Amino acid sequence: MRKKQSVTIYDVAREAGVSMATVSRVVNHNHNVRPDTKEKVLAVVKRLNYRPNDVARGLASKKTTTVGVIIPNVTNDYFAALARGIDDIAEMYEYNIILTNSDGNSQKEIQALNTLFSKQVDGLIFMTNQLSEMVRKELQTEHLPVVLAGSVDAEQQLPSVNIDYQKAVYAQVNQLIATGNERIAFVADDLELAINKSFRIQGYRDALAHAGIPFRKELLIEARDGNYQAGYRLRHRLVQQQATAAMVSNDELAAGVVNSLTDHGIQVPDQFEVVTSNDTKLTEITRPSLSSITQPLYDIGAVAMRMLTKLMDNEQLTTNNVLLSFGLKARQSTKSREV
Amino acid sequence: MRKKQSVTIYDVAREAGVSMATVSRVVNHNHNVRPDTKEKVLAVVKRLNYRPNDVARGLASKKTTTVGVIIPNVTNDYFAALARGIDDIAEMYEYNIILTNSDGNSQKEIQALNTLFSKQVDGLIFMTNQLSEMVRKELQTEHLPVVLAGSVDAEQQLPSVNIDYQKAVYAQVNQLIATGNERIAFVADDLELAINKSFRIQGYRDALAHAGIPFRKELLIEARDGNYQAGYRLRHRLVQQQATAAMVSNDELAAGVVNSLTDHGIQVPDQFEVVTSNDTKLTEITRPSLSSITQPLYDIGAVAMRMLTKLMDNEQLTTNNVLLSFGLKARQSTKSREV
DNA sequence: GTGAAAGCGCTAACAG
DNA sequence: CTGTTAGCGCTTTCAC
Repeated sequence: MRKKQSVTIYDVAREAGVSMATVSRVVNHNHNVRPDTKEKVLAVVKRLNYRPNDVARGLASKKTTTVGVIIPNVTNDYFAALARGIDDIAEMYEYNIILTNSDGNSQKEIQALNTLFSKQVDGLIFMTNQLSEMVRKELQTEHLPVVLAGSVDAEQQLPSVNIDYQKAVYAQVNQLIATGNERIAFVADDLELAINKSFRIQGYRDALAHAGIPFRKELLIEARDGNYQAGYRLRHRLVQQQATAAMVSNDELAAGVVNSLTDHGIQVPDQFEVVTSNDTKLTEITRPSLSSITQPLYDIGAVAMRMLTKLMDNEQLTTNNVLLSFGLKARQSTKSREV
Repeated sequence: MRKKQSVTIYDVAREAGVSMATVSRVVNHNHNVRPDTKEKVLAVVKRLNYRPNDVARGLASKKTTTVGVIIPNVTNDYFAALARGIDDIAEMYEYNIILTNSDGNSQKEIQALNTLFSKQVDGLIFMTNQLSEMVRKELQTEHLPVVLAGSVDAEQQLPSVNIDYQKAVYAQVNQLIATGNERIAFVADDLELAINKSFRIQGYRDALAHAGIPFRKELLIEARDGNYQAGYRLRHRLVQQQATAAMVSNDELAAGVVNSLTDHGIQVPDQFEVVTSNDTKLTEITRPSLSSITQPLYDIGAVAMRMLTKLMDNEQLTTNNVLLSFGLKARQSTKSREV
């Protein structure tokens, strides 16, 4: 066993001629220490290059100052943007983040939760496409602060930060209707996900209903996967359904749709309009660029983490389910450039 | 202080009628336990829903089974891809990852290192654009296993996983020369970074020299920043230098260059060829898509993590500085579609 | 304002 | 194969 820790609080105490308790106090910025004692200790701390051992601290205090972050995939721009917000705020409050990729697979999520519990994290930020019952149960039995970021909880039980997906899609689809589209496809990787089924599709239907356009099930298109390639493969089905526009639930998918259409001679937006949902950097990069619902990605993560710090301090949350505001940004993939 | 841990190893021992040591043994899969004793303990573990406290374990064993990962920015597709490889292998070896964003800022890197040291991580994966002397010193004084991923150490002292950037650029620039380009710009966010200065630019110069094309300093173009917008702003300088092609050191930058050129009527690749370096998903998404050096991003992270597990187990590394193989992928941003 | 002492929950010799 | 016994390095009452 390699000896990692050379200088301990005990060494500092001895060298400074005080007790461990006193060293602990100055290291923890406790007020009840006489200024000169404090300086004396600090001098020794510096001379010995003492660095407190957080593991021992954690065991004694039952706080690890680390929070678990479960993310479907860091490689996904949407979630990565949230993760950045989370980490920045965590750092601000002196927490560290243990990041775990789950692929949105509830088995892996549960697995991750358990190791995180073992690690005694002080709290949890949970990102997922779908909160499974098993996960919810796991979360409830362990009495640990949790907040969902960019992830809906149909039951609204857990604290969360999102935008109003239903209203956002409603507004966006309205735009599509305004430019004359009647056969508007709704495209998602998985239609059964709560965020789609209970929110986005509702918004989509609301917009159609509002315009008196009949809802057609055939226009709900499922890609099975959320990446660029999956989107690229959707052209046939879109054409087959004679859709003239698509509301896509994720940017990579939308990029695939646009490129596939364009590559095969279908002009976007003239012959086909497409709008997307996540406002990641991809939206600016594609050509035509993607008109999109805009959402404060970084802030969703940041606010979630801020809420978590409050929960960890046993403070009361003013709002349990925060909805940050969204917008609509018209880019080149739609006809109506003005919003 | 909320009491987090209800059932401890002591409770299990008492209930099972054995000693703590025995419980510890079965929980740690130690062989020296009689099968029936083991089952008896396991039954109690299950009944009481006992879960070992990793913090206590860490204090007693001096191993936390967590490694620190320093990343410039999770939001960067290149590093995010490595991070995914790192996390997967870490999970495979039962380690967790503490992820910290540094923005490639050495102040933040040092800050991060210190908190990671305090947390008693068992090892470190370091990703950075430039290994500063301060950081190197910090890394050396703390005698902790470290491996660099997708990050060069000019001194070749620290274990690392990369591709041969110099050869890759050499090969890629050769392609550009083969299609008749003589004024080839080299574009990077920061020309002084070791990876650019000591490797990529060398490869660039090698290729020029090999073809008897004089090197011109004016064709070394610095974007100051590595994002899409920065790339977009480069068009003027490229045109001003009468460049007919550009070897770009990062994909977002390259996407910006291509879009800016295209948006302003300069045809890519007919009037201007561009190649990029990182092989992120962006390369397929832009139109024209980006010809690029290909590199096994996920594997760079995965191999780095695998090396780290060996170091943490005090095993010897067969190679200290691993170079994974690269390739060249011709897409739409270059004339020569075949390689 | 400071010290003494008792753990936090677990691992790791060392016996037996 | 199993139990005993020290700690690991720090925080936290509780006295003084």
